[in-house]
Amino acid sequence: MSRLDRSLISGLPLFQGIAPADLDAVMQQARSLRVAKGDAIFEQEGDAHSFFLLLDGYARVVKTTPDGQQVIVRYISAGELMGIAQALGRKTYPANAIAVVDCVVLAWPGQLWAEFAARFPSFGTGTYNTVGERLNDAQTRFVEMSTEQVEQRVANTVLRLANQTGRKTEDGLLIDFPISRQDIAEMTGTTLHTVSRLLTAWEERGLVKSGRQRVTVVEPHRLLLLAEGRADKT
Amino acid sequence: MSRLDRSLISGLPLFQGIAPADLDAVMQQARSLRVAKGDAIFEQEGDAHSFFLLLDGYARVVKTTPDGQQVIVRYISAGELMGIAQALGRKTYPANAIAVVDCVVLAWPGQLWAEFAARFPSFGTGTYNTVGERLNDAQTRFVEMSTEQVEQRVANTVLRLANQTGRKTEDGLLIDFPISRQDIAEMTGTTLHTVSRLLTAWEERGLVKSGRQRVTVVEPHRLLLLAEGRADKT
DNA sequence: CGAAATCTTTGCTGCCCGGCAAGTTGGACG
DNA sequence: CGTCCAACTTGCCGGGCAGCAAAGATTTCG
Repeated sequence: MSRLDRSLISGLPLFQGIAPADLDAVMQQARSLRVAKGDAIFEQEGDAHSFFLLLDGYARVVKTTPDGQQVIVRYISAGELMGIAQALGRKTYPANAIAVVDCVVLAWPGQLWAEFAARFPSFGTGTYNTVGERLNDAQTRFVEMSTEQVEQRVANTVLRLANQTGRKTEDGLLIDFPISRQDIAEMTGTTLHTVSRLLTAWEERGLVKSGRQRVTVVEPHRLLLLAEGRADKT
Repeated sequence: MSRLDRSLISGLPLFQGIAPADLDAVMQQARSLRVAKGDAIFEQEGDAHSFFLLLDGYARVVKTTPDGQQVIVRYISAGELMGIAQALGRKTYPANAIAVVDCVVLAWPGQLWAEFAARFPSFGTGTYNTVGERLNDAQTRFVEMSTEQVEQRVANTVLRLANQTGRKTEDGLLIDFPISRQDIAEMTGTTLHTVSRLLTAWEERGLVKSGRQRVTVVEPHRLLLLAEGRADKT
């Protein structure tokens, strides 16, 4: 356990302005977990015993409906908190969290959340800012679902992923983790067939390049025009 | 201003366990507003100078898209906080809030929120529980939009409204404020035409009674079956 | 009390996109 | 290096629901 050094978290905005000694105390109470690609970090309806910080990798937050359909609520990148049910007075996790690649995660017992928030005000406000962004994000996507056609929604989603996690390559912005047509479909409320058709159409027009579990945005600007519904039929 | 008595808020869960003297102090810093039906309480993108408590009436939270389409994010009932941008570190309101009937609202300057939360822990946690519910709600509706057909979504929405604000009448549960077909359409991502067709179909089957800006749920149980997608073609 | 404004109903047309089916490709793994 | 499987592509069909149009019902207001 002594391997958990404060340098793992000292660079994160969430922990800015906290004294090194306090950071050490925080780290001493953390467990570190390796989660293999495809495994769950926490589970929907499960007792919210802990909250988590994703140190490395990417995770996917998924809701499953009673009849077994899956909806991807969001992707989590390294440095973000997840499973913060306690901060919102919840007793259970609202969704599943799945490692998209091999991940490293820190976990703290749930009751520590209130203690951290009280001792380190910036930690509390930082968390709530994150919650605010997620609420905003959820509502934005609800508005999109209500008002936009499938092509615009998929374009918006691909652009968001590329901007959040994109890695510069010679072709353009590559989404940094494996993502299938099915995954994109589950984020946008459509089917993998339709996503596949859209991506090939876009590829023919030079907007993106894509392959097996891989999407690269080549022309963000023109894709954005599409996302905004101003169809240029080039 | 001395008319603002603490009894206006002393019954609310949010203010439980706060000493009467403190409640008086809280009330002294509040402004009370009457808002006429149809008028705005705060506006999307507007500077978030205040946060609000709806004392009486109902309000509708609406997002407007760049091209002018409207989406109803939620309805607020008496006793609920609204416009709590400060609690989430936002500088502007994320949506419009419109009085659905004549309303009475208390307003406090935004910077007081942090002060209240610090002085009255139950106020802080109460707010965040509300935020948690709203986040959960937003995600639930996103999942519904992704996975359900229009009829199920409308059924779910009508049931939610009836359960949250329903008033018992001899016919059944009456939604307590004026709500048009257009409003329901803007909550469910469909058109007023489709909502109208659904309501007439349901009325023929005895599930609801409805009229101009009025909806009564007659048979919640059978409507729930519909909402869950188990079509009984009675 | 009459007329305008708003809300609602209903028919018709058409098309977006989901569902199905079948074939192809690319990686993983022994 | 060959086999297997998951991921992807593509054509076809049809239904759910939006869009348009027009008439009917209810409320409001001069």
